[in-house]
Amino acid sequence: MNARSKKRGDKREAFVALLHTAGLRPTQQRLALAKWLFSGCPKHTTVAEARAAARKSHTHVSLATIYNMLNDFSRVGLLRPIAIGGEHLFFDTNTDNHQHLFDEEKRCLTDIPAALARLAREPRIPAGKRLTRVDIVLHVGVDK
Amino acid sequence: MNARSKKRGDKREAFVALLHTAGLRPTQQRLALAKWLFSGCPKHTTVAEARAAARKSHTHVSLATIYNMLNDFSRVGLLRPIAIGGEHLFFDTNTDNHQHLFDEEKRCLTDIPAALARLAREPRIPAGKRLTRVDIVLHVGVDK
DNA sequence: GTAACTGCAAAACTTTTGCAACCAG
DNA sequence: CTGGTTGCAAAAGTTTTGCAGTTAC
Repeated sequence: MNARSKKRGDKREAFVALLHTAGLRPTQQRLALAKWLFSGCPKHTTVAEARAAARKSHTHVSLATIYNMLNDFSRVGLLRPIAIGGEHLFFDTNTDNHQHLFDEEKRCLTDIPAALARLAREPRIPAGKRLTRVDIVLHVGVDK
Repeated sequence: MNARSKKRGDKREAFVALLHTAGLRPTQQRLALAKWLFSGCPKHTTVAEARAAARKSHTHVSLATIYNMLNDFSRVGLLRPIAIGGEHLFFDTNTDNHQHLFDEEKRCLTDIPAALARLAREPRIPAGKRLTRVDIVLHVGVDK
């Protein structure tokens, strides 16, 4: 299991560090998921998609573990769960402050920088409460 | 269509008319649901809540019919489905343009008039698409 | 070693469907 | 009548759980 391959050793180390910092033990399955999630462009993934990705990789991952991992990653702040309409949950690899554009035709999400989708005014919050997040989703359909 | 002003039947007639206008046959179950949904203050309900309400009324309604009705009502525009985070679907009796405040502690929704939660600027939409809806959810938690 | 994690399958839920019986028009 | 609706139960789908075996440290 611990063949010291020099090829992608440093990259692997980065993911090990990422998981370690998040307080998650860097297991094979978690490493494979983290690698897929956090390499390349940011993703808005689903359970099904993560499972498909796991299958394409060599690492065997059971469905229960997909759920465990996505939930664990979300809990420690590596992912951000987003529900759109009645659709299933997406998991966003971008946990920064930003908003979303949802294409109703393709049923896919795109990021919108927070600066481009701001509220016109500071919202009034009930006494004893504090604003924990502002979720903005722009739904777009085919132009007719 | 023929909303006759009679003291008693007035209210029932209104719901019959409501359903009829929406293109839904005003059955007992649908009338009972419509009455509960659209009497009194606007609601953000769930399948479970609608079922509980049905049980408290005299009208027998099966679970499948709850689903059918909520989906049918949504399809014809009497309700508006809203998904918050990973939570289950809410059905909003207010289909006007407005936004929401979600209390993460009580897990309940409150309406925010559209005028009080507007975007600071007109969003840029990809070519060939048009903006179909803007969903804004302010999440609030306990102040600490 | 041992505590955390995974795989597997079963359980717990949620939502949809098929069809006989029912009811509004 | 007659076709849309409902109730029931079963199916389909999703997410969680329990536990033996495995793995990271």
